[in-house]
Amino acid sequence: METNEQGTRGTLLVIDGHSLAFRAFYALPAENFSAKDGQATNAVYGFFTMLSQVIASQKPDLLGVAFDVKGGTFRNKMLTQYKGTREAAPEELISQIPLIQDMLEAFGVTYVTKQGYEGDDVIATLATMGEHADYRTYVLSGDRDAFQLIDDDITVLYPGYHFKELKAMTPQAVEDKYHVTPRQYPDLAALRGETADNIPGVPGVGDGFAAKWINQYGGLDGVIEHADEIKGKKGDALRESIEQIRLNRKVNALVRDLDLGVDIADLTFGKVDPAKAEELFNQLNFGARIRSKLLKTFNAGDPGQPVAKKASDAERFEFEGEFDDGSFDTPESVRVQEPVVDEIDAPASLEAWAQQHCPIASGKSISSTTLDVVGEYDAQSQQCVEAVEGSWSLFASGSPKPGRSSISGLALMADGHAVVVDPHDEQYHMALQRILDTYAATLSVHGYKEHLHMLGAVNLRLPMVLFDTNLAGYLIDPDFQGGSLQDCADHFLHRHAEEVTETEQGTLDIGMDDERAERDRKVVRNAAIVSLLARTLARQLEQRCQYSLLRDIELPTSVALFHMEHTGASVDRARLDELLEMFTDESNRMEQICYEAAGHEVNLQSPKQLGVVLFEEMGLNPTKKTKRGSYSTNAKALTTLYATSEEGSRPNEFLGALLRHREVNKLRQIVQTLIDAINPRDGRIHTTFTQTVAATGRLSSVDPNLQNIPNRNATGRDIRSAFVPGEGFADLLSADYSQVELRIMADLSGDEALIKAFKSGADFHRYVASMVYGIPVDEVTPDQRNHVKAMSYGLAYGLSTYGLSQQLGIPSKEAAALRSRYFQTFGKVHDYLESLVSNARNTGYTQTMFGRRRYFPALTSANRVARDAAERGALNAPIQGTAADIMKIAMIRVDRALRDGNLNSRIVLQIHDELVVELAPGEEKRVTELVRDAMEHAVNIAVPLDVSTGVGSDWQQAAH
DNA sequence: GAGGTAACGTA
DNA sequence: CGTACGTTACCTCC
Repeated sequence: METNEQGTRGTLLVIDGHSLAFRAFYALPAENFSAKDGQATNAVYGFFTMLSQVIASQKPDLLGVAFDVKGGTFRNKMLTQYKGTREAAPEELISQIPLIQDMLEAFGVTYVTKQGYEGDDVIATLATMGEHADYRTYVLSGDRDAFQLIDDDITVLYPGYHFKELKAMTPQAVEDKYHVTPRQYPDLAALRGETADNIPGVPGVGDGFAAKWINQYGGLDGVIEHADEIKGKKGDALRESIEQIRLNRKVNALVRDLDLGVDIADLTFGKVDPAKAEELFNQLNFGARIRSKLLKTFNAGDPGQPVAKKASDAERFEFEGEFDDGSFDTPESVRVQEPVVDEIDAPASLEAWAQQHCPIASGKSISSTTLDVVGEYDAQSQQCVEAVEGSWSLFASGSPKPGRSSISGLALMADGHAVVVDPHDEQYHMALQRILDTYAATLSVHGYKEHLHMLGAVNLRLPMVLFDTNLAGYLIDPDFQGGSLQDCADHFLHRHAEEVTETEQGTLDIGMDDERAERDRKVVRNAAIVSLLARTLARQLEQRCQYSLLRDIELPTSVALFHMEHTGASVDRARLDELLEMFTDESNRMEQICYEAAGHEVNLQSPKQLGVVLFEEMGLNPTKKTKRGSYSTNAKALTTLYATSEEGSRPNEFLGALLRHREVNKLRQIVQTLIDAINPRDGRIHTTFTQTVAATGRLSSVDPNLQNIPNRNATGRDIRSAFVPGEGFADLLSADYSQVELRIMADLSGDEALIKAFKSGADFHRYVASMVYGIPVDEVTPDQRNHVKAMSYGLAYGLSTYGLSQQLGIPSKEAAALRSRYFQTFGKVHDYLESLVSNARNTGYTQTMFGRRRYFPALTSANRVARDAAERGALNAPIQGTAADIMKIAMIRVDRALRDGNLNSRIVLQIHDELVVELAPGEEKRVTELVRDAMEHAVNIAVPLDVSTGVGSDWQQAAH
């Protein structure tokens, strides 16, 4: 068997050259892509962008590209109208094919044609060659004729509406979609016909009937044989089409044994001819960006050419002394342990396997501790390396999307042994559940929350685990983006993991043993990688005394988030529809006013086109400078223009309507995404809270983002009225922290004046203003309160006096005076903020109250802009991060208290400092108190945490 | 088709 | 020349 250096089977990628070139040509406007001589280059450009992407993601060992060749094929002789309606490819495309082929040659990629045959036959032959040489073969083609090639070793990558979404067509995927085997697919195609190729099928017969007949009679021959038995119009039509069908079937059979004059060994690639590539790049007018992208991709295909270490990585190691840049050494020789894969043939043997291999938590287990009191960061409780060393791992593949999660594969690995369990085979569920209940406390996974969703799809519960490599990686380097196991293994182990290719998995088919074996091998391998990664990351966590962050904050937060995501937020569909109509109407009206004022139509959503109207046609003076070429047309710039334009003038009308259009169109868009996000199964919106994205420790919300629902002005706030309690629930409770970040600053700085301000119980900003200006509280003017409030909030962002003056519309001098007075009053706050930056400069990182770190290598950068930005980040991270830690603790407490108290109310949303709870009937009083208590006492600091709550029949009503 | 940018919503 | 996010729509690429 052919293997690569990782001990896995080699892969061959076969490309349908014409299909890719066609797609590229029609996707990209030809007028935007041309060489100096006028030669169109859009297809060349698109072809290589897409090919580059597929190579980067598939990482094939071998590559072959097939093309059609001029002149008829044997098919035309059989079927004269073959491809008759297909419009001849335009000259603009035809002329680019040789350029594509030249480029492939320059990149050292083999392309193949065969006179008298089609590209499809070449593809079929190449794929068959790959199969015989025992390569895992992928065929990239948008032509469904290729489906007949699919078997355990050959997969067709079929582009979807977006090219990027390649669907891996396996035997199972074909059966799920067409209800016939890949081998039978040409039979189905013959009956159905193929309009694109001008091949008529049986009139009135589509995929459904064709599949039904094929399954009934075993194949096309059987269908023809029993044609007399088929009743009705479709039977008549079938009988009349027999000759056509026979012909169709002959024509759509691909030739798999052509003599192509190439050997499998010729399909290696990656030896780029730099001179030839350079010449072609110049000829085609290709710019620097596409050049380097392509050179990188195609050079990477050469195993002899090591990928250069990134410059940024090199820079990170320049620092010396105490400065810790967050990087760490990993032995170059780390290897994934290849486990012994044990065969399981019954639930009892699965349980026996677990008893033999899975570790039982020791008496002094450090997992699943409850978080009763977290006030002090307990550096002593760090003992995770040993536990993780002895842990086992589990890896599930599937989709963790809340509300529509699924699971496709499952592997367990313990003690050097692995088993694969079909998660859809219900006879194993009881045994699996017992194993999870018994051994979760010693388990490592990658993505606990995601596993809760995937296992939950088949009603399996996963109790609190020992370790999560995704969360651990995030704690070690929160700036690292990329949550997949692959990314983490690359980043933390400097090696490549393997992903299980996602396909829509239905029930597993017996008789597809090899296909299943391939997928099984991947889940097993991933479980092994989790195991290795856990050991590496546990050492890092312990070194940094961060294990309690994982155990007491992040892992329990995952549980609370899982509950929230699973529950979803209930919305009033009718209300959303009503809002959508309102916003759409007004948006359209404003648009018309704009067109009239401008004298012509203009795309109001194009800053570029707006710039032309405003600054050229109307001759307005651009107020805001430009970042990159064009003049700014953002709301601030437009408002300034509006204010200075003559009332009633055309520009004035245009600007007024444009501003309103911006506002209302944005709201329309927000409402539309909410409507689109409603889950048809339960009518609720299930967001995903990402726990490992925000570098400060905050959560974020995606698909859709429910953390940016408008709240600042009345029009937008109305959208909140569409968030309502669901069926069987009475009201919504909203509970939010007041000025958490300032309170944290007061506590951490120990500033007596600020602490006193908070303890006073008076209007905080008014009180602070009175202290800053040295006047009685009741003499503070609204302006003074406002200025001081802006100053207070700006503190944690590293706001400059310039920024403050801009925000308040006051001279810089006044802003500077305010700042100086402020810091005179709250001297320790000033010192504290300074210390945050200087500590970070010394140690390389900042730390929250609970030990969450963030690294700032740019603090020592020679680039002033980068350095200043890092300083502001270092100022903000521990404050924003501590607030995030506190909210996480509060959420854990609320979620647990609700469950422990047998209450039906549940958290549905978190918006950084606010929780939204769906109140069950009769629970309002108890739950309000419970939530308030959990939030107020999440942590014990020198300043009381203040929580304000409100209850109402929708989110807007619950505001307080 | 893919990637970057401008704009704008939240805390 | 204020931190942290996510989404949409437009534009460029040659």
